[in-house]
Amino acid sequence: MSRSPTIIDVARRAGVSKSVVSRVMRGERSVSSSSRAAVSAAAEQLGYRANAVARSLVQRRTYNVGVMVSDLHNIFFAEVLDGLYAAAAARGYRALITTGNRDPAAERIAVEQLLELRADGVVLAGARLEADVIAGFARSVPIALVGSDLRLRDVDVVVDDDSRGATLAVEHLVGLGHRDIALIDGGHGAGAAQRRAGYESAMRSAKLARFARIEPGDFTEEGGYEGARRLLRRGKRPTAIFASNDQSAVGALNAIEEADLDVPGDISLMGYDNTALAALRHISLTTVHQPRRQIGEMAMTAVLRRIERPGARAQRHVLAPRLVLRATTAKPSRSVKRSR
Amino acid sequence: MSRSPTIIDVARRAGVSKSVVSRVMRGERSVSSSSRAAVSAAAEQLGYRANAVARSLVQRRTYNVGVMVSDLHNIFFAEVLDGLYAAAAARGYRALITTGNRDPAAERIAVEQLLELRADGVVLAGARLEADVIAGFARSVPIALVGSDLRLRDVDVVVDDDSRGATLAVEHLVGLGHRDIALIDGGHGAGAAQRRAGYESAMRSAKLARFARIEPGDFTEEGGYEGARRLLRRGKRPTAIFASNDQSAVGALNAIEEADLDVPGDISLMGYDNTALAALRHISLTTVHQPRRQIGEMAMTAVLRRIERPGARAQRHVLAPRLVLRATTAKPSRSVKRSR
DNA sequence: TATACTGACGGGAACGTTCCCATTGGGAAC
DNA sequence: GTTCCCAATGGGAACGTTCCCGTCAGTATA
Repeated sequence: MSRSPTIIDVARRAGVSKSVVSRVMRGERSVSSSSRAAVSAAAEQLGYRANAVARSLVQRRTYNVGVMVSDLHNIFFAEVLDGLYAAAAARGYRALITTGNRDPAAERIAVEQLLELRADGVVLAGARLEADVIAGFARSVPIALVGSDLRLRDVDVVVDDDSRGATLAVEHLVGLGHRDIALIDGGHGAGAAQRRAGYESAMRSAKLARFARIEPGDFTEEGGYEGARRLLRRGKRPTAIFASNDQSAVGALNAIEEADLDVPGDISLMGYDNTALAALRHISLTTVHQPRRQIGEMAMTAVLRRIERPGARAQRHVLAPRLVLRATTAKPSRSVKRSR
Repeated sequence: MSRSPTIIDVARRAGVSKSVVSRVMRGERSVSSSSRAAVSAAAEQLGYRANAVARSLVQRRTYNVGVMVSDLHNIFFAEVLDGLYAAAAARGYRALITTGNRDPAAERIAVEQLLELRADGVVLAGARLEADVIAGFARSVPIALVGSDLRLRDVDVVVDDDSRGATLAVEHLVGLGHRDIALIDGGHGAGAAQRRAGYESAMRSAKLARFARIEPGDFTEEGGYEGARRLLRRGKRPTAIFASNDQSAVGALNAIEEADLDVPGDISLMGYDNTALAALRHISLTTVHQPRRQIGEMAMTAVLRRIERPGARAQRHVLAPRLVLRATTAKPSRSVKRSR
């Protein structure tokens, strides 16, 4: 654990100048093969490891891209991260992950730290940050947003068409014969507003505006559970619940089952995201798919593009969501129909 | 996006020397209040942000702790990360997360990069790295292991007593009357070997060694699914399956249900970790709890301790696991008993 | 033979901080 | 009034690289 060896130590040992060592380390040619061999041997013996801090200082770039994930408990982001990682590695960058635990203040600090570390770019995945805070960050570094469809100058955005996805969900339920369809909302979560808007407009289009009910939620299991409990307790029970994401749908499932009701017999239930959770046979949740890995890849690609072409304009990528039919939706039961 | 302001720009604007600016930024007293005000104002106006790269270079430390997580898809680690984060933040360090996607080669590269970034310490969560590779890393930086119980000089270890946990699981099943208890293994996963050993010795203690069956797995859902399918297809069907972690237990659940068998009616099923997955009412998996958050806190504390007291000896912390009874275990059914 | 070019190499400046040391001025103590 | 001390400040060195430029020997070209 003594002072770690520097390029100078290696140079001394190899009997060359620090310049030659630097060249060898960076894989430059225009180094004689004998020098190259001597340097490699010396580096190996000393256990030399390049100092990225010093390199970053002089190059004025780090080849790091910061990734702030709002919630590591939501497996939705795991696959987004896969995509982010893969795209970064393919272009010679590293992705460094931090999180703010769904707390805007903590998220802000996390991003601030990434900027102090001089990340060359930043991806915000599911950020709950205010638009002007993000705009502020965007003035010092290329930023890409995943999931939050904010229209900001100089900020790349990669989203699925959340409004369209919500419409698909409502249309599916309406097609089955449901009319009393409640939404468990996503609050300030990324994309929640769009999903809410899609739900509302789809309900209107189906002439079901008077049935529309929006129950507060926050994209967590706990939020879904509480939301569903309120829906079941209060007034006429809906025949279908559309939860703003899979995480909260699973919470709702818990509440429904706790109330001794059957899904989809008594209530149909839908989620959003098509996470691994939804695919579990035991849950088998009807949901809306978004291409998570691809979203991650596109976001990283967008940031890298603007890192390497500083003038380039930010872009907005909107991906098409897709309905995934599973076992939690069915025609409304007769008994409930009759009760109207 | 022009060159970001430095301490010198701020100094010039505030009409003081760079030393004073540095002092203000680091919150040193022994700066007159007028200078302090001038510097703060200038920094604010210029949008100055401290350059952690330059600071790290001169201080020869980064206040970064690298965290390499083997699998971000396994929510087990999400709560470990909560603990790691909290403990780091409380002591003025940042945690930077990377992953190797359960691939030893990728994990190695990920850690190597953390060392190039000159992380002051590294936490390996669920690492699948070879012991000598880890030992090599430990020669340049304090390392703590989460989940992998490797006895290495100068490496902190935080684990639950996996062998004991597995024993608890087997004893529970035996207590219910099971004898034909199969294990779905965790392969090279962290803690898998200990859980396997606990299973084997508990089976022996219960005089059930001849029933012991170890089916390969890898801590993933897919692995659990495949393992259970093989168990159900081949020979006498076990009356209980103990999966090495919740993730694979859920996969096994899928396979069992696909085979039109009832849990726990036809087969009892246990997991390990007590993740949020297991707690889902719809799954309600009997499992073994480990205090994830606390594990994360302890691991971070251990690394920080050795960062700040370079000579200190590494420690090994073993936490007690605890049985969590839920709905997937019951007495073996009569029909199966009779078939013996 | 003189000139130009090329490959290999070395040395110094720069990156943006922190840290150490020297300097200054004013007030307290005598 | 002198001495001493301390708070406040400034300047330079250092951290470990990369990058640029200059040098030098050897070879090709005229």
